[in-house]
Amino acid sequence: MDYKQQVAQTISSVLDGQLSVEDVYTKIEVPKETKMGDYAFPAFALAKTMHKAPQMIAQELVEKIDQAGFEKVEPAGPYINFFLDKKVFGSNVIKTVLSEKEQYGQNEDGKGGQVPIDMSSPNIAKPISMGHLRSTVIGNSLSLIMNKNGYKSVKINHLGDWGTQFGKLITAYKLWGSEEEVKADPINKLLEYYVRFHQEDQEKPELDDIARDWFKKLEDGDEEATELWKWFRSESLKSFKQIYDKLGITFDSYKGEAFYNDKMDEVVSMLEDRNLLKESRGAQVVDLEKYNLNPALIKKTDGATLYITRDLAAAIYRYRTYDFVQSLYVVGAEQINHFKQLKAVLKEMGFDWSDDIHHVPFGLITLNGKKLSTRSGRVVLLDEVLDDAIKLAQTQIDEKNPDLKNADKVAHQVGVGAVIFHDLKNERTNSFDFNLEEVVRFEGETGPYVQYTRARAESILRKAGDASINAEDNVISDPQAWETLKALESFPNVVKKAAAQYEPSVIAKFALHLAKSFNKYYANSKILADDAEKNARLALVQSVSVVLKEALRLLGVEAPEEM
RNA sequence: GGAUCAGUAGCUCAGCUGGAUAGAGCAUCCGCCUUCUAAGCGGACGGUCGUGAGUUCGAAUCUCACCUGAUCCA
Repeated sequence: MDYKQQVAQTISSVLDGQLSVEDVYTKIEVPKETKMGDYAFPAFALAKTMHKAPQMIAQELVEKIDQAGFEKVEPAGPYINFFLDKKVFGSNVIKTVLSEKEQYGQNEDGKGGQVPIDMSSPNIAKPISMGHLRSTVIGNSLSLIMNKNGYKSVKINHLGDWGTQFGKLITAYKLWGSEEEVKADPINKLLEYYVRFHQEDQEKPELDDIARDWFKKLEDGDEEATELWKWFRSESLKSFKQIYDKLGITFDSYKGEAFYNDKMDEVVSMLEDRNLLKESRGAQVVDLEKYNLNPALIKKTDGATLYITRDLAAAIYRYRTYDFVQSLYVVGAEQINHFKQLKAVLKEMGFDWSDDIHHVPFGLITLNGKKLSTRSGRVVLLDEVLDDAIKLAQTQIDEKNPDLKNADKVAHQVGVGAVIFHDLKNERTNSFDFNLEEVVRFEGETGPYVQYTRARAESILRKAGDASINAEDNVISDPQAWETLKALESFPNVVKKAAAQYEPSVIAKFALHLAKSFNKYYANSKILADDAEKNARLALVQSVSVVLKEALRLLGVEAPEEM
């Protein structure tokens, strides 16, 4: 039931056709305070055509309005405030939530269309830092949100598994490495070799020549080079997977950069066929002046292809493979230009589906205001942050709920939940300076706050025993419950908004709002009191629990039953 | 130099397509566990919404200029 629509119709019907229902609908707003009603129509818009003061218009319209179906409709200065019938509204929401359960909020807007999501994409032989967390966690949440909207997501981990650095890595490994070392601690050892290479090549530039040779061999399919490359890749992947397990995130594809090695020639010839390549300073470029962009560099002077060529191949491959309705790239905001170029080149190639490609940028994580960089030693390892958070959750449990069953599991859920939620609660494009204390905070607007709220709701339901809760005709007269009921009702729209904006934070904000309103209710009302409305209150508690759990799920955060 | 994004309370951020006295969390101070988990609830303190113009009945929100910061640019 769309209550806003009901309000719009009511107003429009007394306007003698001055504004259509749609026009009214767009003007209706939600007052800041509950006491000003649930919806409000500002009469300013009519002041000009009616040649009257908006206050008077509001007054007059209210007199004409049929108040049936509303608790009340009243003028307030230049506004007409609508108060919904709380009993009907509340009873409807609870009934809907309890009958649909975790399906509540599901819609079929996506009609089953496939949506590949390029996400996480760490570099082989390098540790996963906090920077990768963003892409991983935002991508994962978007995938869940898209599915909730009827799309079919495909999570693609576009690994950084190709490039000249592998020549260096092989060189370094052969000089200083050992199989045992790598097996024991793949990422750290491989990183160590790589760093050492860069230190030593300052003194011995001949190392660069060796590295170049090795990369050439790798490109030519040399057996030893290929074996080493495969091995580095699989060892790295193993340790990446440990982190993904911790986060509870899986992928549908691990096709990385290397996968497109044999698919770039086709791209170049497609560009040639369409006469898009131009010579510029010895390189082959696609001119993008009409898009107000710098030219896209396809081939360098030495014939080597570039990043964008590979991404073109990947975009085309994904279109052919998935016939996508949207193709998302969860990649940092610093690559905005790159993706503009990518889309523009595809457009020039005549692919109208380039409009369905969306770069979903996110802000930078900095450390003391500076960009993270492995070389300068400014790294924040994701694995360590997660472990710190889990440890802290453990001590909190020891302190606050020492008898808790499955304490280890809960500590994991809470710790990891805090880190994920922290990353998702603000608008994607905001940058933030890393601060461990803040990331693993459990009080205030945090993941654990939402989890705790739901755990308390579950606790009440347990205490209520197995008295089965009736989903029908639940009238709650307690005004304290109103905010919570309204929040529950808004969830389906929140799910749509999150998908339309590619914004997990919309869900996170909703979860906080629902939790906050419920905590207020919880603090002021005795839910288990034995009276006529007990079933209704329990039904509300159960609805809150269902929706909070579902909201957390959409963020990729687990919801412990107890904590 | 060009492009993009950002500038709201001490700190971190909300503020929907412009609308009713600018909202949260953290921090600080003060209350509330013989009622269902105090990881909670309530209260106090705290802001010339970067600056200056413009559009409008009405601007934190839209336009322009400037200042500051970040990022990108064979």
